[in-house]
Amino acid sequence: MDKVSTIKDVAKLANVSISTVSRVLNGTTPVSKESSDKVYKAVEVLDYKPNAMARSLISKKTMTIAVIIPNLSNLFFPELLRGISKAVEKEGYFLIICNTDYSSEKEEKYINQMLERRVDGFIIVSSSISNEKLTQMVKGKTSVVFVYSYADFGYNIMEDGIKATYDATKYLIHMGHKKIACVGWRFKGVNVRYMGFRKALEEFNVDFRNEYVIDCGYSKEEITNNTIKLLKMKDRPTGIVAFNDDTAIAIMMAAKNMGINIPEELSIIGYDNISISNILLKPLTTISVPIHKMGVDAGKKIIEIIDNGISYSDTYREKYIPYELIERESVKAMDIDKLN
Amino acid sequence: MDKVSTIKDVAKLANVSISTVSRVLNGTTPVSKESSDKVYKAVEVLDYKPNAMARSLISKKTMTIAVIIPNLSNLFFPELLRGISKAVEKEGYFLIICNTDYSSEKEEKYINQMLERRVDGFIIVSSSISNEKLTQMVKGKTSVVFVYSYADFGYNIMEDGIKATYDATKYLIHMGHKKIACVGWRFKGVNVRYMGFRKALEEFNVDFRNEYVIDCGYSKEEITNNTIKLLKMKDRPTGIVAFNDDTAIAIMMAAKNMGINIPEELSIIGYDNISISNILLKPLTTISVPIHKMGVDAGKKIIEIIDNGISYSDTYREKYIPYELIERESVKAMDIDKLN
DNA sequence: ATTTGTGTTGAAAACCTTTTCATGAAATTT
DNA sequence: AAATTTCATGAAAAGGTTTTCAACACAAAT
Repeated sequence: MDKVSTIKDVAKLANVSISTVSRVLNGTTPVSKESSDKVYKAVEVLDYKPNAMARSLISKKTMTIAVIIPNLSNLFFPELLRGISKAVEKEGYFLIICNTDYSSEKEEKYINQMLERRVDGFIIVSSSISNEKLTQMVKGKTSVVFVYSYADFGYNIMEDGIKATYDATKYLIHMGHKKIACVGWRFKGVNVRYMGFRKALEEFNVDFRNEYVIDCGYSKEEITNNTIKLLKMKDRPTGIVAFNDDTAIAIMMAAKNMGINIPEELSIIGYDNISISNILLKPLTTISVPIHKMGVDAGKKIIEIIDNGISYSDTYREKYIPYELIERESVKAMDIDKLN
Repeated sequence: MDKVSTIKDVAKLANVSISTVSRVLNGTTPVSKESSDKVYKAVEVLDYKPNAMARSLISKKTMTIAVIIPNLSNLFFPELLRGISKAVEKEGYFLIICNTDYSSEKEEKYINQMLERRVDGFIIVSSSISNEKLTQMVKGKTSVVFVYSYADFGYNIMEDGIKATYDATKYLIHMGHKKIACVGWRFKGVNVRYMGFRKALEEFNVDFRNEYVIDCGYSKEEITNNTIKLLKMKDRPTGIVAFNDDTAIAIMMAAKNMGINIPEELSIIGYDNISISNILLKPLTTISVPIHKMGVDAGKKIIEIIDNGISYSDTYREKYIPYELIERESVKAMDIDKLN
C-alpha cells in the first residue's frame, strides 16, 4: 500500500506550520488566503486524509455506536438495524456490529472490546447478561440504550411483552382453542412472553399442560425437531403461540412437511410482524411491533443521550411501545362441534 | 460518566513505570512477579481498559473492516452480512456498516470517511461508483474485496451473471413462454443480468419487446407501480425474469392484488434464492447463489489480503461462484394449445 | 578482582492530531 | 508618534499508548 500522508507532510509541502494546516482544514481560526490556498493545494496533491484516530484521541469522540445484537438470521434484527442505521447516519455516526450469537460470554467480551474502543454509546438488543454483571460493566461508564433487555438502569425500549403475549393467547382462546401450546426460549429466567401466556390461560380457565410448553432456544433445527415431537403427540394442540415470527415460520414449515394444514388443522399466532410475515405460504396472524420505528427511536435516543450527557441511573422508559394484533390467515376459529 | 483511567493511573497506583504496565499487559517483555502482581491489582481496582485508539495509532491496525452495502431491506444483504460477520469475528475483526442507499454520493462519502478511520480493509458490495473514481479513491491505498461490483482491480467475488440470467431466461423459454418481460434496475451502464436476458431471447429466437423491459430501481413502490402497469397491458407477458428475489416478491404481491394467479396466469423466476424464497405464498423458482458462503468467502479473503499485504492491481477472481437454478412453484409450463 | 552476561526497569521518542500560548507584524486608536 | 488592538502564525503541550534505548543490579564466568 502507498504510504499515507500526514499533516506533517502537508505542512512541509505547503511550507507552513502544522497548526496552520489544522486551522484551514477545521476552520477554527482565520487564516490568510495565501496560506489556505497553499494548504488546499498540498492536501490535493498528497491526497491527505486526516487520521480519525489521532483526532478522536484529542476530541474524545469516536462518532461510533456499538450495536450488540444476538443474531442476524432472525429478520427482526436486520429490520431493527435498518432503523438504527437510518437514525444515526444522518447525525454522522457509524455503527459497529457485534453479533453475540445469543452467548453471554461473547456479549461480555464484545462489550469490553467496545469499551476499549471508546465508542460513544451502546445499543444493546436482547441482552443475555445478568443485571448485576451489566451494571458492573457499563453503568456510569458509557451511554446505553437497551432494546428488549431488562436492565434496571439506562434507557429501555420495548413494548409490554406480558400484555402482548396475553393478548395473543387470549385471541386463540377466543377463537375457541382449548389446547394451546407455546414455543419459545429461555424459560428459566424472567420470560415476559411466557408470563403473558400463563396469565391468559389462567384467567380464561384453560388447562395448562407442561408438555405443551416447548423450549427450543433459537435454532431452526431445534424448533423443527421439537415441533415435530409436539405435533406427533396423540393429543396434540390445536393452537400454538410462537414467541416470535421466526419461530412461527419454522413451525409452519415443519407442519407443512408433516402434511398438517394451517390453519385448518393447526392455528399459529406469531410475534413481531417481521416484514415477510404477510407474504408467507399462509400469511401469519401475529403481534405487530413497530420494529423499524423502534430502531429509529433507539438511534435517536442514544445520540440524544450522548450529546446531552444524560445518565439514567434507574431504569427509564418513556412509555411502552404500542403494539397491535394483526389478523391474517394462520389462525382459524374452532368448529363449534369440535369444541371440547 | 466516570472518568476513565489511563495507563498512567495504573502506573502510579502500582508504583511502577508506564512501560512496565504496558509490558505486563501485553506480555512483550518479562517482568518480575512482584511488579506484575501490583499491576494486575491496580488494573482491577481502576477497571482499566486500554484505549484502543491510542494503541491503533502506533500499531497502525484498527481491527476494523468497513462494509459498504447499498441497503439492508433486501434480505440478500443481511444474509451476506451474516456470512461476512461470521468469518471476520473469529479473527478478532469488527465490522463497521455503511449503508449507501444505492447512492453513489453517499458511497463516496462513506468510503472517504472509512479511509480517514484507517480501517484495515473494505468489503464493497454492489458498488455504484464508476471504475475510474473507484480506482482513484481506493486503489493502492487499502485492501479491498469487491462483491458484485465491476472493478478492474482488487479481488472480485460473484457468479457469472450473464450466464445465470441467460439460464433463467432459457428456462422460461423452454417452459413454452414466448412473451417474456424482465424487471430490474440500472439499465444504462453495464448490466450483466440484462445482457444474459437479451442473449437468451436472441439465441432462441424469442421476440424482444422494449415495453417488456421494466426499469424500476430498487424501491418497492416503483416495482409495484410498474408491475401493475406491465400487467395491465392488453398484451401482457406470460413470464417475468426478475433480476432479484426481492423484486420477484414485490411482483408476486402486485399480481396477487390484481387477482392474477401465479403460476397459472403468470410465471416468475427470481434471482438470489434468499432464505425466504421457499416459504412464500408461492415458493419461488430462482437462481440460487450461495449468499452466506459468499459472505464467508469475502470475510476470509479480506483478512488474508490484510494479513499478507497482497495487492491486486488487476481484477482478480479465483473463479466464478457456482449457482444453480432451483425449480419451485412460481413457473408453469405453458399449455400446449396456448402456445403461439 | 575484573569482565561478561542476564534480567528488570524507567525515560523518552514516536504515532498524528488539536489547541493553548506566545510572538511579531500590521492596523487602528489616541 | 506612541500606544493599543487585531490578525496571522508557529512552537509546544496534550491525548494514551508502544517501543527503543540506556541504565542498573546482580550473577556468572574469566
